[in-house]
Amino acid sequence: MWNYRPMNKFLKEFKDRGYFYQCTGENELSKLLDKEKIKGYIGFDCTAESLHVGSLLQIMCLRLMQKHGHRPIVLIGGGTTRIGDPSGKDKTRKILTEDEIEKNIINIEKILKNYLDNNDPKTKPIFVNNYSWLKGLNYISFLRDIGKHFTINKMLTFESVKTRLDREQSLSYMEFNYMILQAYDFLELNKKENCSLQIGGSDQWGNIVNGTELIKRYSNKQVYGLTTPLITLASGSKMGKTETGAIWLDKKLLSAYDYWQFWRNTDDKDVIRFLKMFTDLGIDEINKIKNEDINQLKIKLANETTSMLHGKNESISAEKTAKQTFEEDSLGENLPSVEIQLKNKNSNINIVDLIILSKIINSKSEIRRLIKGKGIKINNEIIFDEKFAIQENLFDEHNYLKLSIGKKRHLKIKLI
RNA sequence: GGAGGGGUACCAAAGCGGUCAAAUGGGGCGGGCUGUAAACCCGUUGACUUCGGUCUUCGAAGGUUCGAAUCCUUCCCCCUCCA
Repeated sequence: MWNYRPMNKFLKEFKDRGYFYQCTGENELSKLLDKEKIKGYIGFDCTAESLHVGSLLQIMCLRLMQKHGHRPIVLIGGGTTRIGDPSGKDKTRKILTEDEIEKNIINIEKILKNYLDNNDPKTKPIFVNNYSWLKGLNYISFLRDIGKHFTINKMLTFESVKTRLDREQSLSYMEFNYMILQAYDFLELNKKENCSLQIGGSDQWGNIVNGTELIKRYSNKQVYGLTTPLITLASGSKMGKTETGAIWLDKKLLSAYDYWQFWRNTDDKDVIRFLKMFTDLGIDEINKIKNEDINQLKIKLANETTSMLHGKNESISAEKTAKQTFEEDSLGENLPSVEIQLKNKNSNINIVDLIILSKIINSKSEIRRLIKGKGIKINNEIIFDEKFAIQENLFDEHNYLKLSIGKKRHLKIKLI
């Protein structure tokens, strides 16, 4: 098989960085991208108040579009959120109130804007909310115009449907319709914005194909779909959730230092892959440095990802704090801090109560267990006694005390 | 609609009248080794505790019993086979 024309640059980089999983009509898409600057969209759910690293790959895709002169459309699923995605089987997800949804949307848009370039009018992101067209849908005309293009026969063959039916798990009519609504979103964006590409996670493949086919039938226009792989860590687990909680892309929910730490703790086997996926470093550059000291590369990964989200200064200070904390055993200046209040300075409080008061752990048994296992340190000294009394002199001149839980979690406790 | 099987801690899965806060595995957490890695090893994994114990948990509610995750009744939910 001869490749007569080189692959489009955007597509090539998309693949080189590991974003590529599947594509409809790859050659045609490549040609189209060579020929003109297009608009492509990615949908974001707004059930949560914010985005976490699980969405970072999609965000990187939007950035890559911009880098190559294409214009990203961010679709916020305000309409679908109102229905409540039923895919979480056992627990009926609570239906969010209008206010909550509005708040979520505003916050999620803010995060996305932070990642995208808003200056170049040619590639400036377009934000849309599918509620704006879904809310007014007329059932009868929707069935006639859109529904007629879908056959149940075909819909039943989709993986998402098939697995549910095979397992005889109930699949509600609402959920069954979800794919039609998403296909309709694509059609709407194609009509309104001439959007000709949808990108999504590999689990969206069926929905995306439905969209391209609907547009083909409805408007007789060729559009494309592109999916990204599901990112798993070398350990096999899904990316995004850690012991301490979700890795939010949000200053309010996760400090720059903790974000930095998340990346610093990347598995060796994931470092190069993540450098390609989640940083702006060129592929050539990454290939050049890939045999350098692994820990330096992890620091680089942490710096790049953190400055992209929190800014250069925050990243530098996170690195410095990490250095102070892990290499010098000192009190890193930007270590997350918790303020506690005591009635008077000599309240004769013990270690367990101090930690409870700081709300870092809310089970005394767990704290006792940690102490038994040598997992609690104050100012780098292991605490052996759960009745260890907190003396005033443990706090430094700024009223700070360093509390360590395990090897990785270090915090400042400030007495106020 | 008929006939069975089952709901146990974060998950999977044992237990089937007392020795059960509940085996085992996975996951999590802590420690060791290291490089803030992986692998491996050890410990731990309901809450509170004056460390003696106390309290709450085995789908839900009642009941039998000195005593129930285990037996009975009703209810809810899942699964398998047949129609």
